Amino acid sequence: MLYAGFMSTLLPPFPQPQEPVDKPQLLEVGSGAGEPCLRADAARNRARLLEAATRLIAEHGAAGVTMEAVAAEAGVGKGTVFRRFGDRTGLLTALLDHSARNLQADFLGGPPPLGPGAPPVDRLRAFGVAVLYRTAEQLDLQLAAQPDAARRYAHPSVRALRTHVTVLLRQTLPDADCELLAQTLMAYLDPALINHLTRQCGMPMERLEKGWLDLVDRVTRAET
Amino acid sequence: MLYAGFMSTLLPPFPQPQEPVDKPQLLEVGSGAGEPCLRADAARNRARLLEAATRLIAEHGAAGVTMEAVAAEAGVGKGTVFRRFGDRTGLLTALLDHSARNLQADFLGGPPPLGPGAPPVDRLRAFGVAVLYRTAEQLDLQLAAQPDAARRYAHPSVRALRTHVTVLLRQTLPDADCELLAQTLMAYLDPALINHLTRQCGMPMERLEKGWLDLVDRVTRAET
DNA sequence: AAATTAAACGGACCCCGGTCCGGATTGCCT
DNA sequence: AGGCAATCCGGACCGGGGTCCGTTTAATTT
Repeated sequence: MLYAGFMSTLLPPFPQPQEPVDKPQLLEVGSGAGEPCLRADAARNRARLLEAATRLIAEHGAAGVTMEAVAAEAGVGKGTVFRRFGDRTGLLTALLDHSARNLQADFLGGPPPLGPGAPPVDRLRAFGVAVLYRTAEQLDLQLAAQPDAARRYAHPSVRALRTHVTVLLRQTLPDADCELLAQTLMAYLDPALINHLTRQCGMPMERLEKGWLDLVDRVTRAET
Repeated sequence: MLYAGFMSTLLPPFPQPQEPVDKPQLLEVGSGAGEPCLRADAARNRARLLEAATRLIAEHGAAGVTMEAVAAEAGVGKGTVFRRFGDRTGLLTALLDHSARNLQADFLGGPPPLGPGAPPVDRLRAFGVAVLYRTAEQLDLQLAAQPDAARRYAHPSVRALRTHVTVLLRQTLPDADCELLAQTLMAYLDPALINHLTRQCGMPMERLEKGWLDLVDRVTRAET
């Protein structure tokens, strides 16, 4: 129910993929022309599939989202699911796309401290906290949507967040290897880690939050 | 060929699991009694399976290590593979166990700066570098052996390394949340990240190494 | 040595992710 | 309207991970 009911509104303005898959094109937001626009039946089926997946998650959890089940629930063939979303990860990612775009909009153009206007370090702090809680909310889905080891760090949505962190870092530490530091910071926000710490180790979110602020402090601290 | 030829020597003194799987019991090394000791046929088959897997990796890469293929190559039934190693991850982990034990022996009892005797921060630096290069050597296997998102951070071998980092950190930063900091440091050494940075981004190992040293500096730096 | 029991074996079986391709639709163009 | 090409659909098909259970075999006991 966390993700329920947002699909119904986003079909018309929610075209997407072309060749094999529809990648969540974070970053190029305002576009308006670059996208191929699906055929009518394809768009209809896409919407049905997302709704079906949402329903299945609500009923049986993320584990119940089997490609066949989604296809059946949506009343389409299995091949259609794969044509549209590429693979299971793609489908699950599409389910998260809505919230991902919101987050991105917030830190790209929203009010400070998350958005522009605040000092970079403050934005960094706010960013981490925002991601932390967003992830905790959708933990099961985020976990299930995680690609295999070889693609995890190359995944577009992760790259988008990391790029933002890199930019903020560079404004604070112009001489450091901000790409590596950004990877480190992002690693702290890995859904799998958050899952481990909260559910398997029983840490409260407040501790994770403090941990993030402390980490940002340490990483951005001037040399002694 | 990286991992070839070490199994032949470790069958007799390489007992292991009991119930469903054989977990790599890092940490409790000297034991000598705690282990159930396999039945003769089971031990023989275990050895055969590890050899078979090694052979398959050499020929077809880690992707070629299919449970059925290993079973066939070893001349046993598929069920036997699962009984012995639990799942694919377990089998692949067993293949890495040898090197994991070596590393652990080195930082628990080897010469400084990796082993005891050097200042904690120096040990930390050496530890990261050692893990970095060990991982790079076995990258394909390490990648393939990575468990799914829900178990990645709970995996015994990862825990063992992390515990060590936690201890070293605590000696340096008695008042910090060393568990979280250890997670952060370990995340930098994630095989999937190393794979991404070296193969997908084309970074040289020297840069990763510098990055580790820098990270340790920042994390362990006194407050300003 | 025979009997007993716990453990190991093996392969048939199930499920699911992913592929493929002949056939049906859609959107465009005349 | 009618025709055409591009796109999409759907379900049969494949391969691999993981499970199950009747059978076999190793260790132990008498």
